[in-house]
Amino acid sequence: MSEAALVLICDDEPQILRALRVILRDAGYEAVPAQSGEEALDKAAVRAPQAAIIDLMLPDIDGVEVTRRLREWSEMPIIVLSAVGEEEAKVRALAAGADDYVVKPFGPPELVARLEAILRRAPRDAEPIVELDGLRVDLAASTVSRDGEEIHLTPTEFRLLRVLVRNRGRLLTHRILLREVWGPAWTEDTPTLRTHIANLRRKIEPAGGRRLIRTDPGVGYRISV
Amino acid sequence: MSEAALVLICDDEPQILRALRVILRDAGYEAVPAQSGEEALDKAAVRAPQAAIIDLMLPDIDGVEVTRRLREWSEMPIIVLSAVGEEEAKVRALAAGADDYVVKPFGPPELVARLEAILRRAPRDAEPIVELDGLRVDLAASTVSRDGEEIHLTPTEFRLLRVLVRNRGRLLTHRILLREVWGPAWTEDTPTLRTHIANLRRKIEPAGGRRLIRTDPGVGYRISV
DNA sequence: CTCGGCCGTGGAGATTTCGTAAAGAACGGC
DNA sequence: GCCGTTCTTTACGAAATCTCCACGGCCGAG
Repeated sequence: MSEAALVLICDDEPQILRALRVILRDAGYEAVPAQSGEEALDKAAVRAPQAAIIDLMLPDIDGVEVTRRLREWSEMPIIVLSAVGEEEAKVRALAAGADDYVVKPFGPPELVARLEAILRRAPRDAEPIVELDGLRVDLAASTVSRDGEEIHLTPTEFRLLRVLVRNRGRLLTHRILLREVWGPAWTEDTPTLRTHIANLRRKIEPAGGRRLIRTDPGVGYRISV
Repeated sequence: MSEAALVLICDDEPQILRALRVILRDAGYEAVPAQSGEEALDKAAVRAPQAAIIDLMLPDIDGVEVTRRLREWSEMPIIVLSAVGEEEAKVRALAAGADDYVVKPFGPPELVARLEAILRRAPRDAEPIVELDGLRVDLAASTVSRDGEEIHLTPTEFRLLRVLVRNRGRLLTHRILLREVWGPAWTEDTPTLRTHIANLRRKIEPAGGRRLIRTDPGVGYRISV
């Protein structure tokens, strides 16, 4: 699962979106495009990109607001795009939690350089490789294996496992898991959570019927230490 | 990973209490209301809020005294509310251990800003692991164990144990236990409380017939220190 | 001594919640 | 435009949990 890093891009002009996509692909990243603020927030929650590039001028909710709402639950690096003359909005975006800004028009090298700068700066705290009952989880590399055999997880399954492993031993409520994996707007949908837990178990639990992920009925789940 | 932080609010005017509640809810906090100093001290003990907002002018014991009594056992951040002209009381409250004060009338943003400032300053008191007569209770992880053996509790049993442990040594009435575990609408059903206390005892008390949870007949229960 | 109140205990029934499978929908790749 | 992967939704049997009830013991009042 060591794929290209995902970068959310958000602009209402399809032309710019396409340009950004090409720039990023050439630099080795995969773009997640969004044409509106709402769409950007949705995709940020669902795809969990490693960074976001957001235009300040958007049709529905502006870039400052998108930044603010992202910061409510995510630490991901954010670059805002501003046109000349949007000085004030730029300042507000930085205050709302943006990490950097780029003034349009910009050259591809400049954008890529700034993106890589903030990705480097992002703590990316050295996350250790965790071993739980024969299961190896490498949070930095996003890989999971048992007995040397790599196990393929879908993006959602991996995000779920990551939250559980980072808090191993601790009981996590349905609400917390839903918020951490699907984003803050999604804290009710327990059936979906149940399904993904079931799929995850089928893939990662040892053969002997032992449970690695334990259920606390009516409350949530936890992973054994 | 953070559920809504609890904030104790204490004022004798229901109107202000309601206003505070709305302000806090909009800012993402859950309010624990109290209309008197005594009630504030009770609820602070039982609910373990992360911060407190206390009016200086109260019907029974004044805000300064409430601050002092809270500080006897808790480090929680405290903001006092003072009317203009209560300069002297304000100073005494700060001396008694309050962290900040806000003069009425105040704007919601100001209050929220000060609250978040002191919450940042006092980063989340990690709830300690409590050990009682060989029983380990980890309130943060929601786990209970004895002799290294993990003990499985149902959600209700754990909520009950949590209230007892947070108030260890203190007598808790049936009414208080029912309110804290089952909610404010459920303060009559002592038979159910008895059943759950019995189930809890069976699971957590040591083998030698020693009682960890003590009964005060006609009044309530307490857990031994 | 008897009675009434309160408590501890065990168990039965009902309700809620869970696990799993399978079908339908969204998305991207080719 | 078709296909494979992934995610969501739905349905149903199984399991866990909660509530309620009945019985017996203890203790103090009368």
